[in-house]
Amino acid sequence: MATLSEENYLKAIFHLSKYDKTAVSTNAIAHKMETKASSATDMIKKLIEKGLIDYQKYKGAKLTENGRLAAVSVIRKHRLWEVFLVDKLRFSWDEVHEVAEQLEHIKSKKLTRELDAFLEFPTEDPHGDPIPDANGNMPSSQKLLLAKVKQSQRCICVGVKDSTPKFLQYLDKHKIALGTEITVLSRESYDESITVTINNIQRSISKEVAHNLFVKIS
Amino acid sequence: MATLSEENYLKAIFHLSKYDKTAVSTNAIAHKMETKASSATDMIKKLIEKGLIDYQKYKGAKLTENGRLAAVSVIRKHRLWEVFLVDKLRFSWDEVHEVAEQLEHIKSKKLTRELDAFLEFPTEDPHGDPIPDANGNMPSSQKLLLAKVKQSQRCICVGVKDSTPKFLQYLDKHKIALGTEITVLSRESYDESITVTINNIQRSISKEVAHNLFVKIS
DNA sequence: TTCAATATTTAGATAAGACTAAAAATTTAT
DNA sequence: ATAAATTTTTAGTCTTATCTAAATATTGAA
Repeated sequence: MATLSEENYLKAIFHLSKYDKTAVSTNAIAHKMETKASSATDMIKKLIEKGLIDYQKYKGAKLTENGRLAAVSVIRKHRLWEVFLVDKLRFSWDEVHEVAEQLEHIKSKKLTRELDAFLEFPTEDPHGDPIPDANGNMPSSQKLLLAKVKQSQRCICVGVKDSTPKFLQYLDKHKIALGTEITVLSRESYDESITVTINNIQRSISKEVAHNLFVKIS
Repeated sequence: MATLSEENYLKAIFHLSKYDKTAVSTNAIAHKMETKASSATDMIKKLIEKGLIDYQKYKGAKLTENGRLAAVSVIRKHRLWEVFLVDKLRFSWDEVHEVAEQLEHIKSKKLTRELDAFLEFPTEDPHGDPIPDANGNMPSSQKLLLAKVKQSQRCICVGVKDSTPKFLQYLDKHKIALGTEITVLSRESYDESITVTINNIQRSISKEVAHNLFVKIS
């Protein structure tokens, strides 16, 4: 059974490797974990020892099947707890992360199973990210950047890529919130801006904004 | 802020000191924590350092007000989570302890507050033990041994003192379960047995059984 | 291709929490 | 009151997860 710290490293490697395709470097892991490369090296050794990653010196780490399952299990719990916090308790989508980071490490098969049932088997967390099933299968994400949405498609705002106060204030000012419905009318190739309808009002959205807003096709 | 291990020691001291009245010895703490006396000594030093206990060599430890608040906060969370597991998920009263031992250490004021509200401010956990309020006030327990119940009083089974399989099997065989209503009809001074009504059937309960069954007056 | 920049690993320390074995202090019993 | 038993503490070691500083390996640019 993986320790708390091992679980966090596995999760980091999973996220960095973009669903398992690429090997991730010691430095990238250290950076993601907000720690030093030497600490990452130490942990890499432990994870190899436990058969959770494959590693080639200077070539990077890849999760083994067991490592992937362990990582996905933690991510499953994290996202289920986020749903619980938003749907059942009165948390808003930007308050859940820190608490879910703690709850994701609770070890109880029954708890995860019953929580899933209690929440009526959700498939997405409050940020629009998919919730892996109990067998470790990760549904493909429905989430994409507003910049990628095709003409005349309707979508719903599910999150931000840039979470700086400046951007959040911009969104607030223009009445774009989590759950806001956006319809893409046309795209301007000159400046990559797009024309959209938000709350029945037609507006132009800049390239910068469109590349930092996550939506889900509805 | 107390570490996970410190929180567990504080909880142990709180329970051993019977709601704060008596000083508890190094050995008693070590025994409760299932560890060695030397480890308890080490931890006692840390808790003194943090102002969470008062300690006199060879005289034992007592929680300070801050220590008591920290202990009660953990107990509050433990019992709220137990209610959640039984009332909202499908846990039975004997399955909740292990998971609650993990959940009690989650640090989030908002989570505790919202969980309490979601559960509609319960005052007792599934074992009939009182849930301290957010200010650290512990309601006095409603729970007592069946042996202490007065004649003609009605009560509800809320737990066991002896949790060995033998006793649990006895209860099962005689259809006494958590929530079963028991009315005390009379007491026999000769063998300290009592006559009760359970499920409308009159039965005799031995001294041994009456001293190992917790009930709540209803 | 060779050297500088960068990435990675090693070596040695630290802190928390636990352990064993042994020393010291306190109680208890005679 | 003193010896024996018990309790508590100390000293030194271990593991996990971290760190800094130094050493080593790889990559990329001239």
